[in-house]
Amino acid sequence: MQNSEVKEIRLSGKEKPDIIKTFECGQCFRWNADSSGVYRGVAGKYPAEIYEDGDYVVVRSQAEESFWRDYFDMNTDYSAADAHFLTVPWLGECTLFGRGIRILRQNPWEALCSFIISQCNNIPRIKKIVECLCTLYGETVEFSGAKYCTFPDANVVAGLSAEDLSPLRAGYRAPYIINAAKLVNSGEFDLEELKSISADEAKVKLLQLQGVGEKVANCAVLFGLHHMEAFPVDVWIRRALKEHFPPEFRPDSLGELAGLAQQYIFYYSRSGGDRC
DNA sequence: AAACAGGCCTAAA
DNA sequence: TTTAGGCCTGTT
Repeated sequence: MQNSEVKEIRLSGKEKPDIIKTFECGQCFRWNADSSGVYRGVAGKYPAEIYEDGDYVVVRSQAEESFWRDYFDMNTDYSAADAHFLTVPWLGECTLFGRGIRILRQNPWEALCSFIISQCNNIPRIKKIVECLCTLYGETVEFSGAKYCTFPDANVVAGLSAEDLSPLRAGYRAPYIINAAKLVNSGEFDLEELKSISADEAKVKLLQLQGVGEKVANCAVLFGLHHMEAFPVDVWIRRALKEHFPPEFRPDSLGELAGLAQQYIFYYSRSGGDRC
């Protein structure tokens, strides 16, 4: 879309996103802040500049306000879940620390692919690989004087060979990515359809993919399909559960927004909050 | 230099 | 059903 005007929308109110927490909590890999705190990235097909301005979050892009309200999950009320989390020992601290995180409604394919890449990698390298994938095979879009690249669609990635992906340095994950892309592209694997079934059922389907185990599947379910009850368990969460929760604790006891609690725990743990 | 990073796969108990 | 090693690569 050339010649589209730049729209500037503002998000505010009780559920105003905390941009830093939301973008740095580990759920997404394509938003980066410059030295003045302006985040630049791409959501779906839309590049954007996002920053906090007093009581507002300002989003500059070519997309409508409804697009961003959806992306930031503004139509889901987190307050009741937060209130409950605050009553749970230790989780309360995580909640106070992480409050303001929004679970983004990311593109399902992008989320699946990104979390396949994430396995046994640190966040900087995940970001590097994802960015390389977008630079090489996404579409270049100009916005506000800068160039951005979209995340390549499954139908593009499906046509690539392992060799094509070698510049990513993704190692053994490359064939996983291509295999997933082929299945998604063929229609054999319908990610949109997985939104309409339960989190557990969606996870079972995702586990059929090569290179997708319990953890990656749960991440794809939570961050890509927005099944908020999904509760991915990685090394950080496992340690937190062991150290701060009774042995009989079951994450699903946290209710239909358990995934939000997971993200609070993850963000708090990674920030060193439980090492003091 | 060896171990580890937001796992997963396979083979073997 | 649980466990051990290997896997691409980059960093410490």
